[in-house]
Amino acid sequence: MNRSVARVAFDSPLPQLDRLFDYAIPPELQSSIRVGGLVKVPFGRAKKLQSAYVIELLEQTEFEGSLAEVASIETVRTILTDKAYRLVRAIADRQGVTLGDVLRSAVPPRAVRIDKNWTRPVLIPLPEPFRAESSQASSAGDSPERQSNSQIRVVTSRPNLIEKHGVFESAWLFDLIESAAENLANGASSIVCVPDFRDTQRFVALAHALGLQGHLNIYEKSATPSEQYARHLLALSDKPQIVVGNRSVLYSPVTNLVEILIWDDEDQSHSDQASPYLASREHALLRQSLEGCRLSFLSHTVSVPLARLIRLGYVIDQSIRFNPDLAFSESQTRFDSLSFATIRSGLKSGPVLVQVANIGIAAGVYCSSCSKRSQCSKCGGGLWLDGGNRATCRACGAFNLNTPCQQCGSTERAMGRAGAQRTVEELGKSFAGVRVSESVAANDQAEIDDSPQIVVATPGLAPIPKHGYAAVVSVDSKVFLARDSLNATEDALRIWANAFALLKPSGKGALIGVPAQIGASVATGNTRNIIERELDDRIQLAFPPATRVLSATGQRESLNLLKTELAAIEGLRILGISTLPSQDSKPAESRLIATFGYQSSNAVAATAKAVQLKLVGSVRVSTSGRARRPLTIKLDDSRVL
DNA sequence: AGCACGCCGACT
DNA sequence: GTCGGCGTGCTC
Repeated sequence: MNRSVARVAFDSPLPQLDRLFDYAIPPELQSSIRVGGLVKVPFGRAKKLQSAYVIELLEQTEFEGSLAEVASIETVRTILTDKAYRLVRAIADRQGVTLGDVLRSAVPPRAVRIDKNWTRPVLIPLPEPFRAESSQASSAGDSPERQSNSQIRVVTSRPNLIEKHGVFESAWLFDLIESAAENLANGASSIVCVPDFRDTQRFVALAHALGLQGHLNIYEKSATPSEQYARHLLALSDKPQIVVGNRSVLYSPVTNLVEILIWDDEDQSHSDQASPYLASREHALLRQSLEGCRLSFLSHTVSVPLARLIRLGYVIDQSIRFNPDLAFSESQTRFDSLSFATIRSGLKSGPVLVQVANIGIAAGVYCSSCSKRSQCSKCGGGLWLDGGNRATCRACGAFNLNTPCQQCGSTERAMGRAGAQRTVEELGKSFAGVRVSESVAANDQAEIDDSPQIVVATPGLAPIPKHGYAAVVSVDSKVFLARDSLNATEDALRIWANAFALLKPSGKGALIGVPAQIGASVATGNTRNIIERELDDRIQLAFPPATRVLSATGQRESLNLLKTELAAIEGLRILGISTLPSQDSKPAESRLIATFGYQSSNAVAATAKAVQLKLVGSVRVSTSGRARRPLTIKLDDSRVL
């Protein structure tokens, strides 16, 4: 067979280039060209040659004109496997973005030195407790459903730090690593996807403690370009491995992948803030449907989107009650008798965690004379007091050191609810002689010892004592429940569970200031009914995850075109077009928001791309003539509702 | 993107 | 008459 035509794709974000192009392969290159490799080709009127991925080799082209020739071969290595290409294509089609947009995240740029010097990785034996013949069914992997037809499951991990193999760690980390190790014992690879780098570090540390470090492929955001390319090649090798990292690991082209494990799917860090705006959960579901591997969602509470998929029968429910030892109070006082009693008794045996909602000194600033919430002089956003006692705008970050009250002109201010730093000061007074420290983003404590002390932390940033906390007290419950987002309740349950999971097995938790119904559900490990009610509400309102969301930002006329095109799609509901506050000297922009059913996904994504294509070149930077994207269309942006 | 083509105003 | 501004369109 004479494969003399190469069909290639370009790594370009431009909608007009999201097509495949055919090139003739000169005879001398025909024996070495490979699908999945990179070639250099002439393109358009550009003087420089362009890199392109070889997607397919053909005998002849359907292209009417005459073909240009492949100029050279950049690498014969298959760096974009057929599976990976199909996944990238599917993601682009689902999210209404271009292949190039997704390709950039999926394949790192070729690092020449790594590419040339790459050697096959050495296979090393598993440490004794994890070998196939002696491996016990793990806690997360011993259920019969594991062998059944459905390959997607939701597992809730037990609370507390526990001891296994002589190591203390969170139960969920053992669940993840044991599943992955069991797969290694069977000669297969897994992807472990966690929200952020701190989780990755804990997973890696545990792997070291268990002697599994030689089987890891770590995806860290801080990796240099050549490290990124090296881990890409390692994933492509036939070595059984555990690929671990944040949401970007889901692109890893792992050979012999049998299972994807996702920790805490509803954590905000699982949502992509850039194109293609795909959250880990949906990414993994899409990849699972293409590869047919197992997919396991682990968490302490079941997310609303997964509850929906369980209801639909698409996902197997292996969740259990999350039931640490805890009490609650309905108190309006931030530190009530329950919180003091829990802290005091905890301090008898070890460290105590106090979970708060905000960093800094005060969550809000108010006028002393008229009580109006102080506003930013630049943008009108609400002010708060940061760690340096500076009035700072929540919206734009500007300091407002002496801004008078908008209502009465007074410059006297009063503080609102205490942030982490003032909480530290307050607790220091109440518990004289006890060490009180703060752990928030800017002041991240990596490790603390097991001695009695109080740690004040915002969600997800608490340091982890070797044996766990003797007590965990979550104050500010009402703030978490009242957050201005669709999933405030769901998030609150998740945030609390993740904090109480840091208890040592004998530790006690307290949830302060919750409505009785929610408090009782949390204390009895019965939060699932709240999640189911949330799901009912979202279905009723036709909000995510019952529907998907489209948001588009751009100029009115572009939005009107989009609106017209979208109108034809059945089940799509336009929630409105609003004018955004104009920034600097840019022309005013507007935003359109719409919801649509999952069955309309293809139509909506295709329309989004078609409109982008139609508008190509319509908006250019007046001075340089450079084209700007006339519309920014996001499907499933988590922040718009 | 990157580059050329082409259709209008002010210039040796 | 034509030089060059940038709006338009195409790339196997």
